[in-house]
Amino acid sequence: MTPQALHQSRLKILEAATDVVRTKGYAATTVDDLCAAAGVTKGSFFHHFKSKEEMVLEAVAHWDSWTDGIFAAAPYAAAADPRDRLFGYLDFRRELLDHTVPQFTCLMGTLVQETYETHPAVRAACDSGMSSHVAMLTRDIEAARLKYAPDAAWTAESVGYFIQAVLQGSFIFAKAKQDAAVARGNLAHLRRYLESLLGKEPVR
Amino acid sequence: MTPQALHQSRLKILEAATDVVRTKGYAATTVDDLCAAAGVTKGSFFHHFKSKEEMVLEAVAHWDSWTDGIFAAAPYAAAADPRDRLFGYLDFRRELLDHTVPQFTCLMGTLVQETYETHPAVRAACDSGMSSHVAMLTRDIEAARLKYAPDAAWTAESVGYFIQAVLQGSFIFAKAKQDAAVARGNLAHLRRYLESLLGKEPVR
DNA sequence: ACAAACATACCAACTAGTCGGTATGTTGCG
DNA sequence: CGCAACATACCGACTAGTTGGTATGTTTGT
Repeated sequence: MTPQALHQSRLKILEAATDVVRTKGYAATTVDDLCAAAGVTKGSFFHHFKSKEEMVLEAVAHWDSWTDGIFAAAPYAAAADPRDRLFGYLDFRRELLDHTVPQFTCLMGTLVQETYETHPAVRAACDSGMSSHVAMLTRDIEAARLKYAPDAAWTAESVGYFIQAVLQGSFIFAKAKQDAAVARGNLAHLRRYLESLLGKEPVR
Repeated sequence: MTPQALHQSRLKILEAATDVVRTKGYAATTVDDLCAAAGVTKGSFFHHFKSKEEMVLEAVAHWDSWTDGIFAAAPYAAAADPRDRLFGYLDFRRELLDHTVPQFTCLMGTLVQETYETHPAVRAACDSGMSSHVAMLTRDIEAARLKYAPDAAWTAESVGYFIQAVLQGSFIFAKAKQDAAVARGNLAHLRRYLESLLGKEPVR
């Protein structure tokens, strides 16, 4: 919250949380787990955060700005054509699948599954984080739609959600199979579909 | 395991588990929660199951055969044409979205997200359950492919996984938004894609 | 000095699993 | 039939360990 950078310990806890929660889930992650992973003591943890839940809310916010930065800084984001940016996004997500499962899966997708009924604030934070990622995608999709398929029957936003659903579902299979092969296949299908929606040549 | 029906208490516990785990997740579900929901005592619980984990493994098996039965008995399954069966499946899944979120979401998708690194046996059970559901779909897709798109570049199995990923991802958004609208939109996109893969007329 | 940051010991609540015991059949046998 | 022997299902108090969170300091930078 302070204008300058986040405090070191605070930051280490938030980063530890993104790792540990993505591997064990929220309920199974103990505060002691987080302290051990972050290399801080429990006193420090509760000095910086009122509770485990408040911490995870901040972890979601931190995750949001972290991933925003990653996608904004990725090479594809500089492409001039919105359709190129969209397919560049898919390629970029495919490359991410070369990392380990806990590294490429989504903190919010994991969190919301087990908290949506029991932790309303966490659910809301995940909803808004995922929706704003979709909104970022939607801007490119809408620009591409106007350029390549202006008469399309679908909305850009619904395509943005579809893309994210394919990714989230792919993460579930990657976890179940401990392997990203299915996810890669899903991205190939998704690309083929988006190519069918946004014809190769601009409409004039 | 006995040839005759499962014991009453046993069955009530397994059914309670599918409800409670889909609502709260595995780690946050206590044995006492399950006993209360099933209307049995803790003594009875541990009489029938060695541990919470062994119980959830049986709950997954029970879920598998229960859902198998639902899809096998659904009207669409009787259609003569495999492509009709496939699209009937999508319609059927869309209808399921009229129920509440905990009712239409998938036990295995929920479970595997939080147990894939910590409970290998649960992960394996979810993998095999989800894969066998995909295999069921794959049979119809392959038959439809041979009939309507014999020269297709894609495999039936990869399409089966794609369908399931869209569904699983849609469940995540339904949880995040407490609303199935996004899931419906995703099913519409999925249908459009499958229609593009399996042209309307048989190839001869 | 003073406050923020950190450390340690601790606690009350909770959790999975245990254990001694009861109730209700079921089976075998004279 | 009558009765013992055994099996299954069930009960709920109890335990050993864990959990989120607190209380009470100590260190560190300014």
